[in-house]
Amino acid sequence: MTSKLADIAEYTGLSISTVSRVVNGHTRKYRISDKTKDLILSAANELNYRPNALARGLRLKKSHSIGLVVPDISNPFFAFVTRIIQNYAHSSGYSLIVCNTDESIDSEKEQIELLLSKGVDGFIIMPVGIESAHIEELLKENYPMVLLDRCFESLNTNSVLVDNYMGSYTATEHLISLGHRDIAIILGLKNTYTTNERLRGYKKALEDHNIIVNSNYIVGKDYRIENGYIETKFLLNLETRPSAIFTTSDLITVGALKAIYEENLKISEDISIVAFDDSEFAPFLKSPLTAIRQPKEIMGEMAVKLLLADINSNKSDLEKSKIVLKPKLIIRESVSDKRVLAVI
Amino acid sequence: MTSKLADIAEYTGLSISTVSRVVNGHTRKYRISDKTKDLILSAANELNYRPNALARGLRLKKSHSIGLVVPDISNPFFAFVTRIIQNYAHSSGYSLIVCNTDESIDSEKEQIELLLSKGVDGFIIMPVGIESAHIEELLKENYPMVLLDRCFESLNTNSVLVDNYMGSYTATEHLISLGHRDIAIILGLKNTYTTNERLRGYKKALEDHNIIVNSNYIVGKDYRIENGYIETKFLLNLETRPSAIFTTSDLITVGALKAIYEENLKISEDISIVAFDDSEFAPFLKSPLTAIRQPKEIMGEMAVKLLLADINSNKSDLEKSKIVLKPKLIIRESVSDKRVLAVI
DNA sequence: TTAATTTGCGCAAAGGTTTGCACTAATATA
DNA sequence: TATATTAGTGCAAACCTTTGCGCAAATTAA
Repeated sequence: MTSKLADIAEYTGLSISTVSRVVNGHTRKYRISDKTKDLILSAANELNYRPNALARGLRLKKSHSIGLVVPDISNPFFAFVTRIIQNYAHSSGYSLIVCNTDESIDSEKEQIELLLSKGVDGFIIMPVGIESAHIEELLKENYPMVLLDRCFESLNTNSVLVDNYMGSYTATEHLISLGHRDIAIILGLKNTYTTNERLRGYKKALEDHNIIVNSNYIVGKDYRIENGYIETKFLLNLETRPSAIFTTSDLITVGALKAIYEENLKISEDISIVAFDDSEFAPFLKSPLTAIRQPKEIMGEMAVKLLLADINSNKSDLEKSKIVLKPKLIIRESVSDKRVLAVI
Repeated sequence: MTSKLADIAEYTGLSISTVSRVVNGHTRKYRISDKTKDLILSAANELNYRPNALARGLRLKKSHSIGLVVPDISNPFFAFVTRIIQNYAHSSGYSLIVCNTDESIDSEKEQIELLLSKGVDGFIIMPVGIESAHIEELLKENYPMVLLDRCFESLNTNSVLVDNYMGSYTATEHLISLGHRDIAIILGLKNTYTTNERLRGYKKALEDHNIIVNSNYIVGKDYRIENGYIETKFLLNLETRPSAIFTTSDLITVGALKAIYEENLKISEDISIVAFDDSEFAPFLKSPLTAIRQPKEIMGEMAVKLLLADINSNKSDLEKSKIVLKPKLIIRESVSDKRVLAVI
């Protein structure tokens, strides 16, 4: 059976105050004698004392837990980042309350409200992104928070991001450099910062190489496998089929692969692919995937580091950090070199 | 700014008790007049009232959160199950505190202790499995709990499992049926229920077909990619190389693939593979993977359902449910048919 | 020996909720 | 008219901690 401070106090004949101070290691500050300290400590051990975090949190207005809100924890990218965050948070003395929004803005609002109720000391949010009022609220109340992977242009928040524009530009330019001109992009959730940036990079790369952007080639509306599948089907059945597709997430890629093989096409030979997000499986696919790799470890660690700094700062200093990480193009074999054909 | 019951009481001129009863919907039971109710509700709205879950939890001895302890949340299998659990728990009014143990038994003990401190109403644990005393403790104290994916033979707990023995037997027999006789297995964490069961299924299948088990072919010690890589390297360099490898987890499989391609071998042609755990990417691999698929959705949902039942039961009834789900063999192309060669 | 200081610890309030019990005013019953 | 019910609220304790302040005993200084 677990006991409380009062039990130890009774057992040792000392007061609750003294017991509290000892179990919290404040013996120096309050000048508790070594004798008393040892007595209490062994009693605590004997009686199997376990602090009640609820009571402590109530009194201290500090719960030592942080709220993580993530769009889809089964997405490999988010799953990995979550693990990093959990590890790092734990080793800093914080627990993680994990909330999955399934990319629903209503769910996001509700979950944040819930986390607020639970008295989390701060938030790491990978927002859905189509609405920001509730986030702004948090900001106004000075809740420690960092936005991860996605942010809002209009909001001055702590955030750690990947340079989506550059990643997208690089991927697109890679295709162009290999002779592709009919390049499609399958986007994730509409009207979000991330999607906008990725689209911007794609368009800019095309423009910089004097390729006219074809609006038929810009498709997609969310990050699920189905979206990748449907849009790829659509693209493959266009009268002028693109020679390359840029899939902007892990799961979209899976859907695209499914559609491509269903149509009995060969990757690279018949259709080229570049993916945003590099999977563990990418090197071993039928056609090893050329992909944009995001620095996941760093993203997770950085987010926690920033959040802890925010939690431990006094609220008055308004310095927010916006950290932008560089993604990296990993070249494998899913893109054909069309220049060769031209030359020969 | 968020307010508390006392603020609403002051604002409306009513007592804290009444406010509490109204915001909790106990107006019938306590016969609060509609007038009072409306007054309080609109005041609550106006003052932006948010219940303090810490205080409530303290008073009620109920936190409406459940502790999830998982070995590695970045493993696709666990990530997926976690998502299901989170969704289902949330829709039942519970939050999830997620703890990652990285397969460390010490971490597991520590995290459980932490969750106990936080006053979780119950546990869903995917235990490391090499030690059970701390779990037994929980059981003795009648904490609501369900073990997921892995259990202990010696402990009578709620648990939802996959029939590892059968999955393993099926996989092995599939290989045998296609003419393989030199079959290796790469196991996960040693001395755990899951590993023991998988090994047992493997051995039994061999024995049932009069194939002598070769201890050189039984390798592996944990679930990481590195383990898969190292052990596969080892197997491939044996003087009598196995013709097939049974990899017992997603991540082990990734490691195995890496090793195989590094040795410039072709899957199926040079070496066959069957995997435990079916990945989204499995169909699109260079050699589409024949795999044992676990019913992940059901596992997650069932675990929550069992836990909630346990939480809501009175502690005296000791009925524990042990639910064993059947895995399924998904045949693709990573196994060669050696019978054909023999016949021709 | 007396006064001043230090040592070692306890009192009690505070943090926000919930709920059994009691209390007042209004209404119904006799 | 006097009494019993009922409707509608409030009091205060309890959940478990933490911590500013204060107090007695022990020690030191004068």
